[in-house]
Amino acid sequence: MRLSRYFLPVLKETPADAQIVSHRYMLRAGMIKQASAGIYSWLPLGYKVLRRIEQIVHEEQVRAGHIPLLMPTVQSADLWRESGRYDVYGEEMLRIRDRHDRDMLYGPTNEELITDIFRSYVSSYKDLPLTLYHIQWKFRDERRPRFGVMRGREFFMKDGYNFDLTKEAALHAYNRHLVSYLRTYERMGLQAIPMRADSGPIGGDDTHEFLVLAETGESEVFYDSAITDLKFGDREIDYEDAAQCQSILEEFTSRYARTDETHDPAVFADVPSDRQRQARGIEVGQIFYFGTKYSDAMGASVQGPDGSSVPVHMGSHGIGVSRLAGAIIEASHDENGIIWPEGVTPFHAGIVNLRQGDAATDAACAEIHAGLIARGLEPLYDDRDERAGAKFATMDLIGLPWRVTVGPRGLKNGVVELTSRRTGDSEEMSAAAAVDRLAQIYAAH
RNA sequence: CGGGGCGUAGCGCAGCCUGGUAGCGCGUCUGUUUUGGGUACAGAAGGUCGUGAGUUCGAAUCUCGCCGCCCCGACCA
Repeated sequence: MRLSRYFLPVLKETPADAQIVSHRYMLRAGMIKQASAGIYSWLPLGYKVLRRIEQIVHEEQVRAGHIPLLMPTVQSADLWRESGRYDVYGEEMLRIRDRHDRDMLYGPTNEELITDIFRSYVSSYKDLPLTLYHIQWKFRDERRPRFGVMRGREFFMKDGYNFDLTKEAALHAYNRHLVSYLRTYERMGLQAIPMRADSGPIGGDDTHEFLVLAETGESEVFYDSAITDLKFGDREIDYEDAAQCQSILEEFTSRYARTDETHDPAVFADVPSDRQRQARGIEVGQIFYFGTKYSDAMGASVQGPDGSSVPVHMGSHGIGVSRLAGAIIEASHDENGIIWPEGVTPFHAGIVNLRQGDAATDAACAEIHAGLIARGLEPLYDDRDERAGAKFATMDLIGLPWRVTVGPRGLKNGVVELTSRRTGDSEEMSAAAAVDRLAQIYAAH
């Protein structure tokens, strides 16, 4: 993509309404525009990031054997009356009336719809286990939206629901989700720590929240620093293997890690004092096992092998996709702008032409641009007639992890510069070598 | 929902107290400048001062209503 043909409305000055760094950078980098309180348009750059995050979530869910579908944003109130939540949910639910005076709502969550789908079509234990999920916009009419996309009213979220015959099978689904989430966050360059959480109104004993450590996080967290040494890495997982999933859960949850809701100072005191950490975190996901709580209430049951009707064991599992865009920035930025992890970067590399209009640099940039595209990468070529400083500043702000700098001085020696946004380290090499190097780097992601 | 604050050019702001029909910086546009980390000079465009009513000879400025937005708190992916 040539920057001169792209739509990238970067701002030089910081909008006054933005308080936290991710919000400021998302606005300044032209990723989002606020439409109204807690509701945002995703401009081209932000939309690309959102799609990359969504794609990683999809890939890891499918890898874990979970099945995608798509439920609507606007739902009929009838199902919610059946579950009893229409009256209970309160003002956070956006209620709408259609032209026929039917009560509708913009879904804040999808238990009712998914349960209706399940009970309509599934009646045999032979159809279990089943985990269905979707990634869809939700609306919760927050009293006070803030922090940009981190606490919007409209937000994009993956929510999944497992249906199992037994508690053991449902706990395997729980573990499977935990493992898949660990993989998901790592691919986005994040360390998200599973922490024992409060189940709140959903109920059930088993629930973990995944928190990304960040100074601006809304939750206070307490943990054993040893947990931050754990890496999921590229280990092979058989998601059907209950014992393997269980052992990974134990590996990642045996150290002390809790939010202020479940923090127990007495237990925390057993952590060696030099490893006790108190920090802040951003919640980017949560998994629940809640047994037959909802299946009992909503009549979601199957026939077991002996012909009897058995309520299914369920759990629900969420990842805040739009929130992650902000959380990643909170966890990865510097004073000049965003630093995208390779896994979610909107463009794989920036190409900076230091002398637009110079035949040699124009040709070299075009060669690198075409070379990267041929390798399946998406470069952003800054071909504007601008000063070098302005080009570098834009690249730093939008945070592409790699930059190829092309200028007549380097070209005299046959080299361009490949620079890491994260470290600032530059290396001189031929244009062809830069293309090869970038292809290698991204082959690993 | 309780408390506080704001709304003036695309963005950031001044002007309001002490009414006299708008100004600064950045950005944008046109030239010149050919530039290795936000260059310089010259010129230009761009505003029903959130909105409605009231007071007044006259309202961005004073009064009231409404709308919108932000911050702190309590609640949530």
